[in-house]
Amino acid sequence: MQNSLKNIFPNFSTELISTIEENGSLQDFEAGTILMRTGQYIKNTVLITKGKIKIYREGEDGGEFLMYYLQPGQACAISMICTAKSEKSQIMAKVVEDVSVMMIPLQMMDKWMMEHRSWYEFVIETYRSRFEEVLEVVDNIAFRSMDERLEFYLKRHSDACGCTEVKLSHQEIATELNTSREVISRLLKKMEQRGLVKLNRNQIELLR
Amino acid sequence: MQNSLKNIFPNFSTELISTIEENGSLQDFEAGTILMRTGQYIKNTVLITKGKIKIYREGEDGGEFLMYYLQPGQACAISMICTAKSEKSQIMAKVVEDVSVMMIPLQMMDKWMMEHRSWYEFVIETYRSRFEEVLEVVDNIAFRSMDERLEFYLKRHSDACGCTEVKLSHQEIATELNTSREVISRLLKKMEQRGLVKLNRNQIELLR
DNA sequence: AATCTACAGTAACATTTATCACATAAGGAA
DNA sequence: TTCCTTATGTGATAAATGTTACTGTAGATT
Repeated sequence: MQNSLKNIFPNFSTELISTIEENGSLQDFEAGTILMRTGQYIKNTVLITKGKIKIYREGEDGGEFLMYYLQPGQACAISMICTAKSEKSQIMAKVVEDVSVMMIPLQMMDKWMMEHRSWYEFVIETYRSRFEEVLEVVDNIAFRSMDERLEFYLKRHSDACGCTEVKLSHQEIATELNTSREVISRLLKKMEQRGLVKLNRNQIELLR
Repeated sequence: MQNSLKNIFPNFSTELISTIEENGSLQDFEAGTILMRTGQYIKNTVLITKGKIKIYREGEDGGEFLMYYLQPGQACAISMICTAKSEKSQIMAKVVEDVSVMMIPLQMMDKWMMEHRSWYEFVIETYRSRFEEVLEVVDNIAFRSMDERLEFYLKRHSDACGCTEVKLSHQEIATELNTSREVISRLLKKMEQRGLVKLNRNQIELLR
């Protein structure tokens, strides 16, 4: 195939690519699918080859706090961390743009660490980058106020989708920041007055 | 030695223990020492054999937000994650109870992953448990209010020191929760009224 | 003892965020 | 069109947290 694993994971060795193709199973999921729920047992390591996934931390009261995005070429760190023990997932993963994912049985995860240097490096780098991302999340909620967090949220969304239009309702944004719709509406209005965004129904246009 | 590495890291193989003793250097640091600063380059993987360390995330304004404790038998995940690349530290580590740490050159980290199964498992388990701990931190600041966070803070402190007296000033607690001293004083007073603690100068006694 | 300093208590007020109530508007369905 | 549902705007108010200012007090220092 043209859009092959090798293009999406350029650092993987040729042998590793073959091994993945032999042992993994490529599956498609539509936007909206919950790929993994909090508390579920993890049976596969997940590599994203197409589309986008959002990773959430769920609160007891049903809150869905957005942690970060997963994109093609990346892997779910949680699904790697919960290795042989088949631990429970601490997070919820939702497809936000139709995805193709390579599902790799967990026992391969460990095996390949020893056999494929490029897999080892990928896993370590995945740990590192996800850990850093979570630390950035901590920064945001520990040190910043809601208006700054909202700006960060919008910027990240725009980076992820590669566009300047955010097609989300105020309610959806509020849920992902664990606040209320009114707060988001008001803060967005202030941002519009400052010339940072243009507000339309179900769409926020980023101006700078 | 009696209080040997083998006792502190019971899952390490005998060969691994010898290798660590050959390549690592055991160093002592007094309470109060900053073992690692945000932005510093990491040159060693750190194993704790005695004492206690607190890991903080630093804010731009000088805030010191407490993430978690490190205790004997544990390792600094950040110092493992920043492998060969010798990345900058994203955290600050402060000794809170005189420690002995085994400093292991970063290149060993990678090497041993291939050569020692018990090292590999220790590293993976370190990633997993630290990741989970950070996720719990996110929970706390994303979903809980300051009074609940304070109770959690006190409980964690008491777990870490194995005692029911918290010998910290209100100001120190406030700094680690990134709030102000007055807020902590108020909340502690309310907790005292609810019969949860007894307040003394420089000491908070946990009653339940 | 007199003084100093860090810590703690607390009132008053400001600010931020949450909640409630309701109005209006946009877009789809009938 | 008219009706209906969902999204948004906004005022009023409450609650939580942050800030300022001042008091008292315990313990150390002189």
